[in-house]
Amino acid sequence: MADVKHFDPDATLDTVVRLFWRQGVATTGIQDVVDATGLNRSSLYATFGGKQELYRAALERYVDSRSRPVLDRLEGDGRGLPAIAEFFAELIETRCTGEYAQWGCMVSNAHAGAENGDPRVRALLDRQHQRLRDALRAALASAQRQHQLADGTDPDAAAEVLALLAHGVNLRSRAGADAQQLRTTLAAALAAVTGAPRA
Amino acid sequence: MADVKHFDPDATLDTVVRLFWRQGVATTGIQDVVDATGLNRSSLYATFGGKQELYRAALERYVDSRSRPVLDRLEGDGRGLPAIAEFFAELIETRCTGEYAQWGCMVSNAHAGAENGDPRVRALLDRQHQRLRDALRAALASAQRQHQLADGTDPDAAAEVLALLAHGVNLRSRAGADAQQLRTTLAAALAAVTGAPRA
DNA sequence: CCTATCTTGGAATGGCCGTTCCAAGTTCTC
DNA sequence: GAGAACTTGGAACGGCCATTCCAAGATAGG
Repeated sequence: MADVKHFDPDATLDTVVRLFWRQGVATTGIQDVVDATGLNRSSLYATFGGKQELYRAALERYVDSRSRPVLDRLEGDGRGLPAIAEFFAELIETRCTGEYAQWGCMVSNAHAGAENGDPRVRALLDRQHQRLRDALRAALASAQRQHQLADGTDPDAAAEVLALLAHGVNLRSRAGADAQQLRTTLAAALAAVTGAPRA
Repeated sequence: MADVKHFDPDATLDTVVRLFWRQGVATTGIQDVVDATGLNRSSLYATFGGKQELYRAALERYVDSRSRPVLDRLEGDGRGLPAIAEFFAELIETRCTGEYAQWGCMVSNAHAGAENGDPRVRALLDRQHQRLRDALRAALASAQRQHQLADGTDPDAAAEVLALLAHGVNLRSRAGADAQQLRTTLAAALAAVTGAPRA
């Protein structure tokens, strides 16, 4: 019939992502969403449901468009250490520029905040958490198969360490190291846990 | 005169700490504080000021009573690696039990959340962030002075890696590793970055 | 063109927010 | 024990919260 919206839901969701990303769910009002998107309350509720559902949709979109692709690429890359190095390089690059530098990672923020209360949100966060570990495990298994790890290095243990480090990079902290220091720091860490030859 | 309160402000603040710790500042109402402490609004406002000041006082108390002592001990411990190992052991022990296991670290939560908006809160967080790095740097410098580091290991770089790892441990994440796995993970990481002999 | 169906604008809803105010109660000084 | 200084209880405040409702507008089928 006449189910033609006067706006693009996808573009709107992108705007909403940025809003929740920056401010979290608790400190963002529907009025903020209305102002940012230029939409009417009715259209918002008719299209997305309530505030919590809107947040969930935004978080899902963030993950699908920004977090998961990087992990999928890591997991599918069979080169071993070069893949891991590239992953961390890209991680640092993105995390130190643009919105990430100011707002941190939306997933990490959500994990630390109250958005956590919603079980469906928590499930989404846990899933993403697990994806990171799986991708690193797979990459380190590849590395071992290609004899890139020092003898006696446990790839799974190394993956856990790297997962912890990746989470550290995701943290929003103004006093944090700049990109260059982060690069050398992580390069050192990567070399250490994989058993690269020492100077 | 007659400035005798009918309650213990310190005990009250402890209750408030737990409240803000668990829920963050945005999702905690003054009514929640009233209910949890049993106090009246008037007494709260007369004693602590508004909500934001109450949160700041609670965060400060959390840092002073829970975070800083551990770091001070690390910084003052001249033993080098044993001090660092003990620090991480204690970190894991506390982070995997009690309120920490469910609520994460209040400082990390604050860093990720909107409490961040208040410049005075952010200053407090940054100070604590810096304390961790300083303490680790001092401990690793001690380690190097006592020739506990492998040749070619840069103590400052190692400190940065360990700081990143410590932050990772602080994260609140249900899907995270259990205490035992965290212990072996961090033991491996510590050995790797300090250059312990390999298996 | 008429009508059924959906979207849109914008006001209205009840409830909770942080904060304030004031009368009543309590404690100390003189 | 009179009175000043302060705390306490509890109601009251305006404002913003998420959500709902309904009339007006737009779009399609027949």
